[in-house]
Amino acid sequence: MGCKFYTPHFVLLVFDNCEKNSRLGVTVSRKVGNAVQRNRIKRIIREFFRTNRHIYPSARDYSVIAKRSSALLSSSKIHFELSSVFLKTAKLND
RNA sequence: CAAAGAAGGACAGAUGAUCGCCGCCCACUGAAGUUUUACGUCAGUGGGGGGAGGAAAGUCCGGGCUCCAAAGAACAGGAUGGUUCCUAACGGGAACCGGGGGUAACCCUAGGGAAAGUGCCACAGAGAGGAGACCGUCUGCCGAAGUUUAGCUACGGUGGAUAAGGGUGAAAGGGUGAGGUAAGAGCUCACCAGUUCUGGCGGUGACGUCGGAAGCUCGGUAAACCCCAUCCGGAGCAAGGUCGAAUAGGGGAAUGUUUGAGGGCUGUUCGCCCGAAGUUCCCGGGUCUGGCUGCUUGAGGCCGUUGGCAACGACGGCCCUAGAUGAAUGAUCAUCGCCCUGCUGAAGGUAACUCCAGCAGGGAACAGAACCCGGCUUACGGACUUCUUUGGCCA
RNA sequence: GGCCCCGUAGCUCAGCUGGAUAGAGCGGCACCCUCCUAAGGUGAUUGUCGGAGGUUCGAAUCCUCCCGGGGUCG
Repeated sequence: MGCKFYTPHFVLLVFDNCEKNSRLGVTVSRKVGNAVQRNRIKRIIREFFRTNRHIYPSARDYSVIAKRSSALLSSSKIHFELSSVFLKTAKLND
């Protein structure tokens, strides 16, 4: 079963899967903001997932849910928050 | 110089580096397939080229396109509402007319009919629609007082006349003046406003203007019902077409076989069409929110000439400019550019002030195509050009 | 993407069509009752009627445009 991790602006769900690679799911609901803000957050999360493959274990499914307050964050803050929580998942599963 | 008004077009930072996203085209490699020197499909690598907006938004209107039969009629329902024009069409736009606002430039205007009919006009007020006598004004009679005597003045009661004045109200049934009267009144007259009918002139027209006659005056509300004129068939790309995959031939109900069940997705009716034996509905089960297509060349854009006051049209040339679908344009850094504020320096001017250079700090919005167009509305950044009005200062 | 619906007191709703007092229940407040609480009784309070503009003498109500929330589709 999956584990749940919380940060001030995001929720991360982690599951094991039977694929070779990790997969990412992103949920940004309409409460977060308008379409421009939602697309921006999704792009930044995808870029973090792509550029930081070395810090988290593979063969898992990750699902990131953005909370309502995340629309005002800068991209560096999103990277900082996500890297801290992804490193936590790696430690926990070791 | 300040404040303000109008119109207009263009923009929505640029370049480079690194890492990335989505289609298209070309080349190479590999895989499986077939009717095997070939074809397309899939995967990978490399290269080339393209990749959101003025509002893409709200979904408020109008169209194209698709299906409903080939889209027909009547009623219902809905929308619009000065005139002429523009347009594929519009509830959009342009010009003009009438009304209202502003010192002005200019702005606003759902602006047909209240004399076809019905309804409503709370509270207040006497009376809210062919009305009305509360106070008041005038007057007849009775009572009784004063002065003085057939009279006059004031008071009370009762009956009548009266829409001048007060008062109520958003609104009280034309306004001003004169005559008239017991007091008054369109009762009469003059002027003004308005109504109905009508004539001349100007305008395509809304209407304007100059007259005549009648009758004395007719309230408001139609974004109340309604009447009149014009327009509207319904649904929407989750339309529609096509290729599969999967599941099942299940249970229940209704109705019917030529005098025809049922269907053709709008509210009703008519009409029309399909339909020669099964059809329809409900329950249950299953499967991919399946692939392809529709899907981007269109009432397209730019430039020039030309008609028109303008909206817009005509002609000629050039160009092809996103097609995603759990939904593509991003992140970081550097440099330059733009705007604002402050300081310093220089120039011009009598002055208010303008302009240039440098430094520091800050700012750069609203917002993401989803079949495609034309509008409207809303959100929003700072610039630019032209014209105009008012006020101040200097000469 | 298309099509619909709803915003009224702290909460749930009526009033809107047909215009002139903004109301009902629950809640909260004060008082009474009780030794105290609950229950019960009495009283007062609570509203930019989602926002703006318009029509009208007058708008929660009629018209237009926005804002917010919700539903539905093969």
